[in-house]
Amino acid sequence: MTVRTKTKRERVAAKEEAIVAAATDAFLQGGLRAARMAEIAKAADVAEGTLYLYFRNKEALFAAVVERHWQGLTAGAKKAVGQHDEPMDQLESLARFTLTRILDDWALFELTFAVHYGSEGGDAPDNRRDYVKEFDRVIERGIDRGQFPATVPVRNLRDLFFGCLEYSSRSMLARRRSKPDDYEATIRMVMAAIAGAAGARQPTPARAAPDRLEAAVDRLEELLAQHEPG
Amino acid sequence: MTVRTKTKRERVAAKEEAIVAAATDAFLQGGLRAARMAEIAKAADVAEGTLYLYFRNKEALFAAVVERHWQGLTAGAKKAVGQHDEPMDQLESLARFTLTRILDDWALFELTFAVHYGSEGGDAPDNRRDYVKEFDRVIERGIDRGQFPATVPVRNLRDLFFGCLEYSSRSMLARRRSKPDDYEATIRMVMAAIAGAAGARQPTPARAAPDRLEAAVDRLEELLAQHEPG
DNA sequence: CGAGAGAAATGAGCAAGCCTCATTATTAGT
DNA sequence: ACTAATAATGAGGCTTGCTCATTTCTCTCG
Repeated sequence: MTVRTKTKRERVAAKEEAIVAAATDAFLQGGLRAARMAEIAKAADVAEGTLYLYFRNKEALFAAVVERHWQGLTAGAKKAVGQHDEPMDQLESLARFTLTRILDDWALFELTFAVHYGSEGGDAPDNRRDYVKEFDRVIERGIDRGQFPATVPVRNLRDLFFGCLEYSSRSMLARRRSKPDDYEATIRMVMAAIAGAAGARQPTPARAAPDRLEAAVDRLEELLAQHEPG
Repeated sequence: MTVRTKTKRERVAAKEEAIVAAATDAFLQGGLRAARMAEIAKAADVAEGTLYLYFRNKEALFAAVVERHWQGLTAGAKKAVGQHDEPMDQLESLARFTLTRILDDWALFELTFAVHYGSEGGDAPDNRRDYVKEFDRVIERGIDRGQFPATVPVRNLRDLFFGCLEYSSRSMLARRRSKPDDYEATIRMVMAAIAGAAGARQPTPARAAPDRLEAAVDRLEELLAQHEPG
């Protein structure tokens, strides 16, 4: 045929998309374990064997589902940050976006934690990396503008930010009531914590004797770590 | 026989313990999916069918492993808190204990996230509940002593505390370097954030070394206790 | 002490499900 | 239209969680 609606690559991409979409539905109901490859194949309208032309195994398909979800999240985060100019406004926007999306798609978010198992390869995907990078960008911009001290501990701030948001989501979903109040309280607390910690300066330890003790403890802990597994 | 070394209940409990211990080893290598019931049975020196007399299925055995781990953690947390009198000291001790244990037994801690899947029953176990309750107790005591305002948002503080600690552990393990510095920086940030958000006074510095020593001694005593009976 | 009932443990076999691969269908270039 | 290359199929193999008929152990009572 001289006239074709789609190229081969497009058709392949569309089929891959159909498979991932069907797999997403399947994994959302019961997780990695309960999902059946046969049902995914049927939902995607392909043979079971075809799944293995696109993904090495069930784990790889699962990883693709999660990765796709995080790509969407990252795009949304970029957009949320881009809607503001002031770094603190950008952070609040990012916080609201993060909290909202985790609460809305909790089941999908939770799948993230199940990715690692079974991937016998040594590579660690870490889908969150690109997402949290948005936070770093905002902070760096704040430093450039002189609004944060250059010594601000970005990594620790980032852990505080996302850790608090993720954990708060979990406990908000655990108790199913009073969402709006909790939501605002969480945002307020995260923003206050960031503001406080970003402006605070690091205290200098400056002690001699404790250092010696700590060195000794280091040795002990090292020994413990060695003897613990056996 | 008139003389018996153990009662029936004790023997049953011992066997259950052996099964859980063997299962822990198995699940630590490859997670829920890769562990084989046959190997667990062999390691526990029982027949495969016997496993199902003690646990309904693989998921239930897995849940038991995780629950046992959290019971140990909770006991340790109680002890860490009990070593101090001032609420802020108690919190720092709890923070150090939490961070240390998560970093040490990350693989075991990570299994927590895989519990939910496959448990078709509607009950949510939430092994962390008792653990985080220790935090609440400290805060409540601080309120009673008049060191925190009675309006302090306990739940949000708790989310901040544990969320930051857990997330920090994850990222500290993701990049494998510079543990001691990160460790202290994380503790400092968590305590500062809590102090700021709770409206309390900053903890007196230079307590870091004693706390670390005590945490190390705790670990030593725990290991000794474990190795003594077996 | 011995018998026997009840409890506990066993492991061969079944069923379910992931994955392979020989076979069939489709596509694209000449 | 022919053909080589590529894509798709699905029946079957193989692993593995789990069951249950059978065996082994334990404890009580005559």
